[in-house]
Amino acid sequence: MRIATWNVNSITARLPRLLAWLESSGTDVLCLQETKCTAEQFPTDALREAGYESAVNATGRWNGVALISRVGLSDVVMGLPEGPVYETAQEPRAISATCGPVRLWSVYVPNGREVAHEHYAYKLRWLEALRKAVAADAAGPNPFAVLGDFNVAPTDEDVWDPALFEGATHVTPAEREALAALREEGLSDVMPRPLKYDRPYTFWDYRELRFPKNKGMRIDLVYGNAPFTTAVRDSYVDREERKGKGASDHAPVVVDLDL
DNA sequence: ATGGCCTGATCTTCAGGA
Repeated sequence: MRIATWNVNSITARLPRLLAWLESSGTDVLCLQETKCTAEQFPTDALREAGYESAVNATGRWNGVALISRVGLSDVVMGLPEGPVYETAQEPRAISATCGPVRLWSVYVPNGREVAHEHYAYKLRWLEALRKAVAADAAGPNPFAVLGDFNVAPTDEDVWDPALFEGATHVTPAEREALAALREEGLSDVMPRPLKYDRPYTFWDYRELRFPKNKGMRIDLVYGNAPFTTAVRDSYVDREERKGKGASDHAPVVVDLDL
């Protein structure tokens, strides 16, 4: 089976490209982030016509995650259990479900904005809540993975110019330690192949010709447990989807599994 | 070829993205 994760930066704006990509890629299960819509606005009908069931956690213009599947979608859990509140509410940043043989989470980790910002402390609390929430499944006997926009570059190799990010979010030791804590629960970083150049970046800012210059970051990650990673046959970043008019600023990360 | 921000709402200006 083929699964993928993709921060679409508005599913409404991306719908034509999303439908075309689902068909051309033959993806069975897709984890979506930044849907930027209400649950009512989510294109459930268009996706059903394309053969996919949807599970959606979305509340409006910011954030929003979903799982869509054509191989089954059951036992949906909305949100992050014991997840921290930002300002007044739990934001829609997590959803999990069982899709055929695998249990999957789609997550959109808070950005953090700046290290001194309250959003950064919230980001670290959020990642700790994620660790606790996935620990049992991560150590369990069934294929399990957390996929999404983690908003953390795991190493300096995952940033085109680490010097430029000195003192910035996405690269701090505390954020990287939060990822390490996830791995210590039994999850591994499934490293995708780049389709061009030497690093498998997944995000390139819209500004300053970052994509043509390949000034990117690898922040969209697949963290799988051992039963999951042993089934991985291939993984790659579909940078073709970052090209042209109407692209998201993130490319899909695809994982092929012998499951 | 991959091209100089994009998105949705508070809507002609802004927050948020990272």
